[in-house]
Amino acid sequence: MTMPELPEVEVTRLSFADRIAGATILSVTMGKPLRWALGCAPETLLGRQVLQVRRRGKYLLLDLTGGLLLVHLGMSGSVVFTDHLPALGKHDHFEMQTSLGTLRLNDPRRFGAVVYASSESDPIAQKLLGHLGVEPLGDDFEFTEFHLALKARQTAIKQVLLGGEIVVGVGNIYASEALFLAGIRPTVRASKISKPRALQLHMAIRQVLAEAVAKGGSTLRDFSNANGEQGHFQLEAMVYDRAGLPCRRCESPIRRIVQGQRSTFYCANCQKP
DNA sequence: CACGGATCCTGATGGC
DNA sequence: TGCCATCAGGATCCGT
Repeated sequence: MTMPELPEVEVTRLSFADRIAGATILSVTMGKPLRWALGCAPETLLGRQVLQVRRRGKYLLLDLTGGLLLVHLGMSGSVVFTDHLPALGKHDHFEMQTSLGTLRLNDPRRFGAVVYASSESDPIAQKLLGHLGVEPLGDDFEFTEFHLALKARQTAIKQVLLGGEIVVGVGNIYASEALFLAGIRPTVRASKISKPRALQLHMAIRQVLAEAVAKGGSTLRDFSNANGEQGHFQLEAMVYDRAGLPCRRCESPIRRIVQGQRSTFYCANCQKP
């Protein structure tokens, strides 16, 4: 299964944004219900143009004439945009034929969603996007502000990163990876992190995400972009999914713990409490 | 009100 | 075509 985090979503966006820009929507087909309803009659979309594709956190935003589509890949979703597609499969739950190709969302677990909003100020868009933290790869991700925000949180730093209210896009894989790079134990209370260590973390988050984007996204098993090309971050994970294996830096066994019902991986020697 | 837990879904995996 | 329990997880919702 794929676990799309920010890099996977960005890689997906880059793989079709230029090709779909300017396309006119010709038909819309829905499969089984996704996490949220589309929020409009499919016919509402016909005849509209796809102006551009942006990304906010883990959402793809397809700007249309007179509205936008928010596309989320959940944890098992993938998007393809191409001319020649086989008949709809059992896990294809959204398809949009356009004048420039067909966009299709395949999502076995249906945690993903395609939601229509009339604008970004539309209540549904506000509900999904309004609370999101800053973009980690943008200029808004400033260290001073980051450190200040950490100071206010009493939860374990891993949980705070996953929460997405301070900085978006850091999911379960990259949270473990970034904390390893920063040498910080995932269980440390965010408020207890010193300024120098917060700076390490700030840099680590940017580094690990930028590197994953550059390399085409991570692949646990089957992530591929909208052209069907696979990523290869998995070959380079320092701690994620390496429980019991020797740390790549010091050879101590990597530990696995559960935080918020999710696996966390860390090196007890390299990452200090 | 900040925090922690439950919840949605289905395929892969492993034990027997 | 063996069966069954467990696990994976993004993000919202809800209870404390």
